[in-house]
Amino acid sequence: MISMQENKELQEAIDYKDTLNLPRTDFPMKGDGPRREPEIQKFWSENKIYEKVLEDRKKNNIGRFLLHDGPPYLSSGNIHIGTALNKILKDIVVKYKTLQGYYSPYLPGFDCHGLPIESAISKDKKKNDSEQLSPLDIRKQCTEFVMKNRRLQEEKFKRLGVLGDWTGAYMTIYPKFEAQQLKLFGEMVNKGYIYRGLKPVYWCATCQTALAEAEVEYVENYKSLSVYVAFPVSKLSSSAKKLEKFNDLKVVIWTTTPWTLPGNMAICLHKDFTYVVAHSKTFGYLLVAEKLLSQFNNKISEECIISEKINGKDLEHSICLHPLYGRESPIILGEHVTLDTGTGCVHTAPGHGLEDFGISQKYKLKVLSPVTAKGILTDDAGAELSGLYVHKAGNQKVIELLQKKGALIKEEEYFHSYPHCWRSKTPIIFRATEQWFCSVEKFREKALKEIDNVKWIPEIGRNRIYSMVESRTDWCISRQRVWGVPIPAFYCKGCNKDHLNKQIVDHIAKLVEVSGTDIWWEKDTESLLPAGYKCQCGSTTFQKETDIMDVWFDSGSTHYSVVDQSKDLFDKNNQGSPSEMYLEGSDQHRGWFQSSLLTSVALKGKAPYKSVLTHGFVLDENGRKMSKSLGNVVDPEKVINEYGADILRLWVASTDYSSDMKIGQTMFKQLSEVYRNIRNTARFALSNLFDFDLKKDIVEYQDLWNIDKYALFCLDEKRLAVSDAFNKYEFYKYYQILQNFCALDLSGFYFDVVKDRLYTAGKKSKSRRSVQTTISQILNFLLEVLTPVLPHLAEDIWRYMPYKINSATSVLALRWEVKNIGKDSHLVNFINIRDLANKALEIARTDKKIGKSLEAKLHLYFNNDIQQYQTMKLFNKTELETIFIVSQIVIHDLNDVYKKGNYDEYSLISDENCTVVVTKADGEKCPRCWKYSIDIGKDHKHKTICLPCAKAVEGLD
RNA sequence: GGGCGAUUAGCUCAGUUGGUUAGAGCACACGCUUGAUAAGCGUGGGGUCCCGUGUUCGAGUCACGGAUCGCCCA
Repeated sequence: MISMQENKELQEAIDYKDTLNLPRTDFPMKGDGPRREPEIQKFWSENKIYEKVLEDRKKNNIGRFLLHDGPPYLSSGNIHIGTALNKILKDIVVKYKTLQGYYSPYLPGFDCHGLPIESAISKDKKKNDSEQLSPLDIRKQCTEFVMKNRRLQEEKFKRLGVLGDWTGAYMTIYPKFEAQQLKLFGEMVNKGYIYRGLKPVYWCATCQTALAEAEVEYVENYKSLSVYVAFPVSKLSSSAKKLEKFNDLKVVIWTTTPWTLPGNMAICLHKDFTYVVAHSKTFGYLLVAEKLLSQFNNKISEECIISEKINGKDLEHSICLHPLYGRESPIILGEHVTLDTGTGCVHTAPGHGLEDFGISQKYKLKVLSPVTAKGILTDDAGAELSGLYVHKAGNQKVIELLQKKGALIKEEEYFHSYPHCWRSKTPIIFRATEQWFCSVEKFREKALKEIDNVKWIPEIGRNRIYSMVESRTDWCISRQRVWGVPIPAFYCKGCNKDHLNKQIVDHIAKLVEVSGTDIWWEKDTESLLPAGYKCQCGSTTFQKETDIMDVWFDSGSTHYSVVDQSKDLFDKNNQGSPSEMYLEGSDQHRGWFQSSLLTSVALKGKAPYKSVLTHGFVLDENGRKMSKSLGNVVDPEKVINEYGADILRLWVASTDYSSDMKIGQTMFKQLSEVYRNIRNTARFALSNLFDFDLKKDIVEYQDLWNIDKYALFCLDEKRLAVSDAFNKYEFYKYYQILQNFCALDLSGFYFDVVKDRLYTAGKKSKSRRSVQTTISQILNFLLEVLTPVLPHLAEDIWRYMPYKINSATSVLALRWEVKNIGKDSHLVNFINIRDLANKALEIARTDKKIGKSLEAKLHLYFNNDIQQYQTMKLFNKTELETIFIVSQIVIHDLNDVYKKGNYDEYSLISDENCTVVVTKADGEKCPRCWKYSIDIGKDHKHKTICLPCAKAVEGLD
């Protein structure tokens, strides 16, 4: 039973609760991204927010910032987490630059040609029917495949919150694009950068076609015939003169493909290996690597005697003679020589192997490949070998001839894994064919110089691409495929001369611009040529090239075929490329960054980008590569369905992309917590501004409470730090700052301290408006910094704003403004005193002396830190009480020293500077503000509440 | 096999030119609050700074070697 009196008091407390200014908002605590984000995105697209903001920035900007989109590959309709990361990073940059006031359009693109797509189609076909598809059939199916994937990918990118000109997005199969690509190619032809040369490829003699790496299967335990062959030395280099004493010295090579010996052009040694001259009773003086000699002895069942040693590098430029033809075969040096098997002297046939080809370019060796498309040796291999199939009779005959010449040291069967054609299942051969190359040599120096004019983020990217460009050989742009842009060359049927020149290319480009590249396969050769075109030999009949361009040439041309052509969109000053930024994964140092650089330097003499930002790869939670077989693949779609796009975007911002990044459930749970804290911090701000009018209620800086000035001072620091992080693209720093700001500065301190003032002070009182003024600044800041990374959250907040900052319909139209908030630098950090006080209060709480800190009174003694004492003195008493959230506080004079027993203390704690004593708060608990006070009942009208509350209720404070 | 990079708390990150006892937030544990309430506050536990050797009075930091992971290449 409660008494009448108690009942009356209870009723009064309830009545007084109605006089409080408790927070009000409909802004939901939960983001519910999976459900609500699509709705926000619909709002953006229906109201053409991207277009409108861009239009505004076009008229009124602080400069252009063009982030040119590298086109993702359309081999699938799904997107990887890595692609999602890439798009989100781009979107963060574009949104940030736009907020700053840059004209920053984003035109997405899609990469459509290339082998993986063509393979996907052929594989699919292979299952259904075995009939050969015509090039046009394949191209038609590829087109459908690509268009479907584009639609799917586009939807997924949009769902990430990525805004841009999706309807205008470029595709590398658009006739307009292909035509421009061809024009760029034509310019390179015109400058003499494109030439025809030989290069070895995987070749299937059964299908009579070149194979890509992906079309090759390795068969284990394939039986080859391996041979040890002696090459007589005819001339020693000057550094190898000490070997002159050995008559009849021979270098011994080992190979598992005897049929490639007719193509031998050199013998490759390793510069760091030691070689020995070993004497064999049967074969005389032989040169082999020291570490392989015992193995070699076993093979020939003999103990050769070491007569001399020499370093590999000293043998460079010595000359051997080919045992079959007697032609010169020089000794060269290469890093690919190993000591696993053989002799450490590697038979080098540039026409029959990629490694051999690479090293032969360095030594400018001739490429010889005397093998037909059917795998038959030609006359160039000599009369005795001509007409033989390489894998069978060819091999046998070569061995037989070597035997005859006395060059065969040993022959044996050798089992190893050997590449086979995935379709015919027959062993492949390496065969050099005529292909088109871009001579990087001719503009390498310029390209290297340009690399140093680009800002690489992180800086290490510069070294990566520099060393690649520095050491790269000429760019083979031919592909023996049909899904791509044709190389528009012709061959005279009369004299077999090749025709590739600007006139032809420009002509084809015009045709392609109207009809697309299908026209190359649709029309007969003569109708593709300019009218009246003739060969010098007088012939007018030609054959058209069947090779297409390397797909890297497609995307590598976008600086010209997209950026330069879209002057209306990209640049009102007609400056076209270079773009301000390219942003891709670090694998693109070899890919897009390089192909773009090469074509741009070739065409324009300058890099296509001013800055290049690269990010690492996404790994699973344990730092492992994601793979289907490990079952550790993180699907961005699933993440979005479970957590929403903002969480994924927050992950992107939270992690340091300069190296590899980890992702997994632990992180998503953590990110959700951080998101929740940020969201609720914003919610607190919104809910306490429900009656705040930015125009009428704002309090001048000099009239703010000290603690509010302090909050603005912190805010200013955060603003600087966040800008710095964004400008350096260090988003993980932004994330740390944001998180600390929301959790520590706001939630943990300022909002906590300011709560009682907001709720209990008079509704229109200066003290409450002072907080609201400060919180509105904080909320504006949050809106600005949240927008690039968490646009859905920012838009959500924008909708629930109790006042309008401007008339914009979307938060995305905001501009970051340079704020001019006054600073009170004399407000030094007093947080450590508060920490000490909290510890003291916690002791009292653990001892069950207090619950709420308002039940306590604090006594502060300063021993020797005068500065802290003076800081405390800057605040008035009421303000100090709110800062420590206690009912009373006493700052003792500097010469006062606490003596135990001075009060009936609950707890006590000291550090070297300060002693905090906690005692029971004086007076009674005010039922309205819950603060303890000795002046309850002193107001004649409101007898049950404290004086400040009485004033507040009457609106007199 | 070669080139480049990464490695600090369960997770994400700080850690100045080498200089006290390596710091934050989140997570975790315990407590408080019930006027931010499917929220909020406080306190606390938690580290072989990947390993080893060296330089130095002193190393998370510098040098060398190695491990694991990743990217590119062969």
